[in-house]
Amino acid sequence: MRKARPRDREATRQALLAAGTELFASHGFDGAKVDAIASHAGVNKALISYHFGGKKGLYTEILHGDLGWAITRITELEREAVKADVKLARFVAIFGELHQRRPSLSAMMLREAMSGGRGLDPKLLPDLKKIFGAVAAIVAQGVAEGTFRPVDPLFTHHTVLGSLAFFFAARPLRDRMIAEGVVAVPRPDPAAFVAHLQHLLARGLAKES
Amino acid sequence: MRKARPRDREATRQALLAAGTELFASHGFDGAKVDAIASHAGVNKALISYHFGGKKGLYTEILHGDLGWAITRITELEREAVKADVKLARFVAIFGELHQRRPSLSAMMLREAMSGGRGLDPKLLPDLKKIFGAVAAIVAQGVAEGTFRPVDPLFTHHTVLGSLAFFFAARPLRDRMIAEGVVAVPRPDPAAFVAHLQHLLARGLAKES
DNA sequence: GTCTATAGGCTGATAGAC
DNA sequence: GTCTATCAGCCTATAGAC
Repeated sequence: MRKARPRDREATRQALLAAGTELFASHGFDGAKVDAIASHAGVNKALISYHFGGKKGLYTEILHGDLGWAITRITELEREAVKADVKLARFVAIFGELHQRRPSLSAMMLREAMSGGRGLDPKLLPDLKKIFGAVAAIVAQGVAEGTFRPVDPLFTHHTVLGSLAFFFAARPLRDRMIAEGVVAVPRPDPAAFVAHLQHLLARGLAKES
Repeated sequence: MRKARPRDREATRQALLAAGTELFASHGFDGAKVDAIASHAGVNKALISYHFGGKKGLYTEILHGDLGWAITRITELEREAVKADVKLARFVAIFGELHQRRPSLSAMMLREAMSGGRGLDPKLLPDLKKIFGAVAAIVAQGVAEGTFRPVDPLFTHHTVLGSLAFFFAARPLRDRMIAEGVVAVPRPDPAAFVAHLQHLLARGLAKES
């Protein structure tokens, strides 16, 4: 816990963003209490209002910031002139990387999906559309160039994002069940899962020969 | 809303279970308020304590009841003497059916997975183990009999359950985005998604020829 | 069995000192 | 910038009437 010296505006903000990300992911918006976020960040709870205008402001700022990185990478990917199967593998890798940088984002986004995006800043809807659009474009390209069989873009989107989000979001329960010996497997390597999904998609979507 | 006639213990319980299932799924445990659950069920909120011993009791009862059906079906499936690819397709179909009967169960289970199962009755952990064990057994059988290439059971479990849970749990946001014209696709058919996933897995896991 | 009324605890936000 | 002290509102649970 940081000491209460009156210094360093940015360090306080970052500590609150980090604590908020973790607690919103594991407890949900209502389940994460401001007292817990503040003490987890090692700062006073009044600073949440001071820096972010309240609990909801902190929540929105976290989501807003984290999605930007993914959108940028996906936009770059869309412009590259490579086959659809390569693009889809890269797409999977980007989300794997994203969750390595922001391990709790999957859970926060899943919670939003389940609640119909009730807590979502309206400005974030276009971002979600962009992510689906990217998958749809890759699928369309693959079908057109003969790389993929004619699969449904929405279903493919759900398969890809669902597998990734579930793998990363379910980590708390998975770790617990492994630690308690409920399932006898080693803790899985995220990079290996990304490779697994890439392989599965490459073979599963390939045009029938 | 039901009228307040002093009758029918079972109808009250069912109304509360249904309302609780829906609101816990969309708002989470902390986000679902007992006032909202009661008025959604058309009964007085005091009846939650009377019938289930409180909010948490209602929550546990819902999870406890809904998982039983799936476990029964999966146990039956495990005993059948069919090839692994057929078993896996049946497994996917069972969960598709489950979510048709209990559309909100995916979301509730996903929320539990994200929070490390903090709100889970300890008696439910063996049920989750059984679900993973079923996938692992099917994969092992497939690899042994040469139906599948040597894939990781845990990864396969995450791909299958993640895709299914995401498709069903993300319905609120998906429906909203479709209704608002953010994405221009028709509302997807659950049965078609199940078929999509079955096909993807059959091709994606098949032994290299 | 169900309702009304209320108690008691917790939560998020802020005024004001430093 | 940060902290302490405090408040008003909301939430769950329950006692007691019907």
